[in-house]
Amino acid sequence: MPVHRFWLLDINYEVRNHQPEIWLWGVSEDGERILVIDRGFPTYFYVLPASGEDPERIAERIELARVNLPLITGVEVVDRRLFGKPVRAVKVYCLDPDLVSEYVKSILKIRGVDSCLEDDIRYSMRYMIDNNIVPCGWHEVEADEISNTIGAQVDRVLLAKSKPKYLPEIIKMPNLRIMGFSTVFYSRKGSPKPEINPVVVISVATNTGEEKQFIANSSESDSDVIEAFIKCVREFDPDIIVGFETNRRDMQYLAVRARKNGLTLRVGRADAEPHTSAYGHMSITGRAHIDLLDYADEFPEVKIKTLENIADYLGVMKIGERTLIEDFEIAQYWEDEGKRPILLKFSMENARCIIGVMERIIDFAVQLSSLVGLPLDHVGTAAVGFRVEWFLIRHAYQIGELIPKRLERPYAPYAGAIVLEPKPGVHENVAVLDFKSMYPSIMMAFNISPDTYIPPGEPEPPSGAYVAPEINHRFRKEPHGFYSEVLSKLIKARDKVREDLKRIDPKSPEYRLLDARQKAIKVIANATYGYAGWIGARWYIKPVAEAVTAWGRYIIMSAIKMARDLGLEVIYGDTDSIFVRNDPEKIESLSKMIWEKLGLEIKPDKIYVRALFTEAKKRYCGLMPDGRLDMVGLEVVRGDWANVAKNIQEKVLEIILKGQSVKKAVEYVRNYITDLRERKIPFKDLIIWKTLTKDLEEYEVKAPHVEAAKLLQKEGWLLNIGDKVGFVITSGSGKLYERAKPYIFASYSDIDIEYYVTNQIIPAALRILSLFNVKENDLLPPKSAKPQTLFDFLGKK
DNA sequence: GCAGCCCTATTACCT
DNA sequence: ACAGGTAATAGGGCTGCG
Repeated sequence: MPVHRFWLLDINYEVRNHQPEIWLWGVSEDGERILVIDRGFPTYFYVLPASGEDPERIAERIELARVNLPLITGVEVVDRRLFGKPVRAVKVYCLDPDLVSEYVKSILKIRGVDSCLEDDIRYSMRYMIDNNIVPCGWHEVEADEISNTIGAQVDRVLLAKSKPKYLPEIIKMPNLRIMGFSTVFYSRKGSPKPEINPVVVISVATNTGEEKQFIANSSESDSDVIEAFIKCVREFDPDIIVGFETNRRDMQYLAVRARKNGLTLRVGRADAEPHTSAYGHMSITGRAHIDLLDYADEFPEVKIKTLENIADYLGVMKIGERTLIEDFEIAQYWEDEGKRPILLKFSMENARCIIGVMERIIDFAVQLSSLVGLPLDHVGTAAVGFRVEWFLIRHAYQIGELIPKRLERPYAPYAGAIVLEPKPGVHENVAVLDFKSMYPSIMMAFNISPDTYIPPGEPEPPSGAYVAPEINHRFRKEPHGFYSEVLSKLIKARDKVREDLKRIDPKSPEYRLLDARQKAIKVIANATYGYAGWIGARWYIKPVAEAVTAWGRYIIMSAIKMARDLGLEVIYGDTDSIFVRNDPEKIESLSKMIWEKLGLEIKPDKIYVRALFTEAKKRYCGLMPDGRLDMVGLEVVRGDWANVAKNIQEKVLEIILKGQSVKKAVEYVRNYITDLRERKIPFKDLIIWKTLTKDLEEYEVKAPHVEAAKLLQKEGWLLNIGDKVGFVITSGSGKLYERAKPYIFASYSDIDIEYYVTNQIIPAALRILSLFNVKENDLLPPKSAKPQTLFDFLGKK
């Protein structure tokens, strides 16, 4: 029997005449694209007997019910665990995975049945979990080639004769063909609507350096563009198809446009259009469709998540070297034959950026996919909680733990971490001591887990219990809990990868992959506490989250006391960090003492040459040895302040912390205000960006960004939850929300400059300078220097 | 009618 | 649609004031 080795790119299943087949889309070692079909996998779910009911009797009743449920193929009683407690369950095998929910409904009516479990696990996920098949991993399968009757776009179709076997030791990636694309939709005014507005440009770039552009002949017909694009995809036959905002926008848009033109957007390897899949992802059978926007959250420094900003941040293409056209300008560039080439250039650059950003993300995406077990095209779209959960589910299967149902629960807040009151002012030589992965360490050290929790009234086991401070939740010391096991597995894996990294050439592809792997592991380990406190978690038990933070508070308070007892001055602290005057010897003793008494690691994370603390918590700035400023929480790092405020604050911090001159800082602010009043500051620096967090009608109060959004909507712009609204404050009378205008509708002469002076620049500067007794009046340039225009005057009245 | 106060809604940050 | 703790602004209601 021939053995085939392949890397798993995508998975789906098909059901014909109630017979399911798993389709595994892969790339073989020698670069062939293959489809492995596996017909031999049963679907199943569990039935839990009501308390006091005999599972054998339940199994018999289900057997009897098979007359009416002909697709049930078998019933067996099995031993499993649920939240660590042994349970005997009835495992019911069923032929057609698409009929499971129907069958569950019938079985729930059988006497003595309490509930069903794992009927909510998709067949393709079930297949991977039970057979330890790993997306983006190499596998070996015994299989025979069969004829490609389904017309799949692959080199070979194989019928599996064995279950594929995962080969964890192979970490290299096959050479994948990646295609990036970027679209231009044309609408004369407002957001383009797929029902009426055509796609006029599609630009394509590939990781092999090919570039293509399809341009509509007229604004009326886009069938040629779409047809050419489909042909292009089929010819290049990408493994990964990637774009920006494609889940929400392009895929559906193109599918609708295709239909309008009597076409089908047949871009998959099987005969189908893109279709909506889990987590709002648009799936393309046989390929991995990746929307780079899904990875934007990995870069919190990028406040406005546009392709150009992300490409700029990652060094793919600097903003300054780019052709940039904003959405509201597209129509005029398309309409004007003279300007159209600029639009085409812009679109092509977008496609290049997409490929460039993809190349910087792919390693992480691949590692995350193989770590948590979600297919490459799904893992980016899945929220953090679901990524953690799929990792847990794989582990649960291995230890015979049943997967609990996702329940609707009311929000139940609990106490979190401690934040110290900072000592305001400038401090020299400050060390920041951090606990190493505090919450995961706590969960492991005190065995905190849903399955080790001892509810009040239950006796303590002979092996003893850990009791959380303040709240007194108890957790049995033995055996190891679910979370504890998962976390130590993760941490051991990460330590091993980091050990391997030391022996590898940092420039090799292998190094990049392993580095991405250790990052993926870190992300999942660090998110586990948050998952445990999430009411949507399958493995949620409130005391678990509550106990973790309680121990966290106890530990940091103990550490602070020890530091003080050692004579270390504690300047500030937040959750798992303490800021002390840098005294390496004492810090060393403290670190030792904490390890001995608390069993946790703490070490200096960074040293500030000088640091400035405001009166407020979570807002400070440190000067690092290399001269850079570490600005935390202040306006300068916030996305919802105008650049004028952020620029000023950064400059003030620099002058204060490096130059140590309050006078120079004050002078700088005054000059800046003068420049602004003379309109020497770019218009763009006056835009304030705020996110819409709900539908416009849902807002209870009038707010500037909401009113600006309504103006945009009135002009035909579609706004979604999560969109950022860029607005400016214009002069006139009334509330701010009456004077906020979308920046695309305003010009410099509309601007209320004094708003920016009083409500942006002055507060941002005073946040720092008030520590040195500087007052608002000190920052305002002398009245004579202010050229009052008639307009300003009228605006004030 | 409005200044001053306080509370709430809203957003974005920190760890 | 991973957690709680926190700062900050703008809006809005209320009080008191010739």
